[in-house]
Amino acid sequence: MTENKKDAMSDVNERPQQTATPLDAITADLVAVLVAVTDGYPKIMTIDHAQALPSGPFQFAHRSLQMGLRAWVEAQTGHPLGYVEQLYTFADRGRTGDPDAPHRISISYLGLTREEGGREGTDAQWSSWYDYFPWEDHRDGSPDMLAKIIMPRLKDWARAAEDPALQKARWRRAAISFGLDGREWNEELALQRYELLYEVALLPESVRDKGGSEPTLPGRAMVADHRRILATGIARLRAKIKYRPVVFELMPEQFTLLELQRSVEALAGRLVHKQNFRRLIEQQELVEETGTMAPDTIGRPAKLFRFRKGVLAERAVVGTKLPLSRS
Amino acid sequence: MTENKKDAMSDVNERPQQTATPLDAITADLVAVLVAVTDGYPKIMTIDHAQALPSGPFQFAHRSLQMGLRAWVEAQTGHPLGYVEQLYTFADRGRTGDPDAPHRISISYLGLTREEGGREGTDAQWSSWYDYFPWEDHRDGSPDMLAKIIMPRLKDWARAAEDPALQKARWRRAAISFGLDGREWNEELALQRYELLYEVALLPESVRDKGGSEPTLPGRAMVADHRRILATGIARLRAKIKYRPVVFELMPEQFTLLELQRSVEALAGRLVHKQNFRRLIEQQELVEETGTMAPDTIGRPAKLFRFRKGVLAERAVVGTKLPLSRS
DNA sequence: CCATTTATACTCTCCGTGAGCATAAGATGG
DNA sequence: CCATCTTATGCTCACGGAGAGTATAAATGG
Repeated sequence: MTENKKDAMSDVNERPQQTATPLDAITADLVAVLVAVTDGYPKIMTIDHAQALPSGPFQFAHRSLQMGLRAWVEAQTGHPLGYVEQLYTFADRGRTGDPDAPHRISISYLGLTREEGGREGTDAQWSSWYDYFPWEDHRDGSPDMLAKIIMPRLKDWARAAEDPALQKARWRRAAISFGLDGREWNEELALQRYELLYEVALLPESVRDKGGSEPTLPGRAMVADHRRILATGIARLRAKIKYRPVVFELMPEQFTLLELQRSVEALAGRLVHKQNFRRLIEQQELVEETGTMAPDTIGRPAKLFRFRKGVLAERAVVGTKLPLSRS
Repeated sequence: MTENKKDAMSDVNERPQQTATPLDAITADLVAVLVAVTDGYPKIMTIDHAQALPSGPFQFAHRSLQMGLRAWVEAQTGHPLGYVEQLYTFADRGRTGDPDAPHRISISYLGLTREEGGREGTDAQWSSWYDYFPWEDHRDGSPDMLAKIIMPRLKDWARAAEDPALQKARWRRAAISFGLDGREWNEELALQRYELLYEVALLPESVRDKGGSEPTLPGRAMVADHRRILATGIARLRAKIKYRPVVFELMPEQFTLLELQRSVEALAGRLVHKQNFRRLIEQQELVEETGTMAPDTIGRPAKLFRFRKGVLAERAVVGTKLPLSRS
């Protein structure tokens, strides 16, 4: 076996262009979408006046990608990194604001924690992710800007195509992404929506990267392609909370079922049927009562819960389900 | 806005260690898990005597990661790359067979195509993925090796832990991954199973990377961490066929429903309830009749189908469902 | 005592899904 | 022509999950 492998390895090296030349050396940035939920809002950790995600180059000293990421996040924000999962690796040129940039890839991760006491001296801060994606919060109904600004401009864009078939395809795509034309809003399509808006040049980034000067949408932009990475994280997390018990990582030690529900709603950007939510949580045996009641409540006091120990072990396999209501 | 961004950018550069030094330059390999289904088997494209996946370094000339990948795959195998999606980015040292290796990351992709006429002169060939993962094919029932070899050795491993709690946790993990102790086999856990076997040192790779000399399992190994990447691809594809219509990419222009079913079964490594399968396929309007019948059939002749045009456009959003039977 | 707010318990209905039965439409061999 | 084999196709049934609504309990502040 060992011989075979050696064989194969040397074969590989014999392939003329297979070996990387110094020219092909690149730098890889590690980027973190670090999420917490506080006061009913999904927050992300930002640096540089809330315009960038924690990030830094993957260095020789780092033993692994994750270790490197942890090092950077802790250095820049003082916040420890808990649960982490890889998101995506980006490398398209032209998304950095500089079209002639050399190869630089971004390996992005999603991290989940609890917001803790801020650190002084750093420029790190938590910001609601809806500051960057105001059209993504549907908890109080569809945001006005959707119908008033986004939809008309998408319509213009669709109509601007010459080919009628292309017009149709464009509108179709817009309608699916944004739940127009009577279609349902799908909170998991956050990335598709962002990409569409970028293409249609409704975002400051579009203008930065590709020129043009159309008025852009409300919603904060970020450095390089960080807002795209954030959108990727949001989409991933919204999908994941539905089939894997990851909300845990975002909750305090003890919590009421309503608090848990509010966290889920904050992430999903839409409301949940309360009774069904509780039914699901209970029948999946994800939580157990602590025996105490929540203090300082209005209305009937709520039991406090904690997550069952076993759940963490099963995380890789067990599913969670969430009753996202339609209305 | 532009000013703000400049601000932020220079801020970033002022952070002392933020800038990458030449030392931090790395090389990135692009690796493809290129899948086709032929003769009832899921095949992957391999090179180097079926011991490596098509791959090569991301070079300065490549305009994007995907373009680079396409270039390498076509150069090495002569086979064009169709549908492609990113899998994962690996970078752990110690998985390459050389513990002192410098930083080298692998950005892996899953590609789907149809097997076409082989090219001469290359070392490229299609191999069934079950050559590498014989324990993953459950179409004729659970493979013998599972009960006869894997299960006892996992039991030994669990018992080898000192702490009784750890023993339990180990066995639990093994049982979940492999569907032991009356649990159900879950075909999507291909990666977890591979990782477990690697940890337990039942694979040639384990021995290569970490020493030891226990007898290893049947099943072909690969160069570096390519078998792990393959496992990642299998797991991803098995999960994806259930909620997204990607089987298309693997089918010929026209096909019978049974052929479609056989392809799905080949990928999933388990059987499907025929009538329910057809019901699902039809009610989702993924296919349409061509009007012709399949030639050269045994038994009652089957209608030929093709995929509906629209489906490709909707691929990003529409779901597919598959009735994987339990028995 | 009443209005308000939240917690909880049930119920009802619809539909997706697993599973099995039955029948149709060809081929083949006696 | 019939029996049999093989695959295609149609239909029914039962169970369980999920969405949605109703009703009741337990606290607080006027």
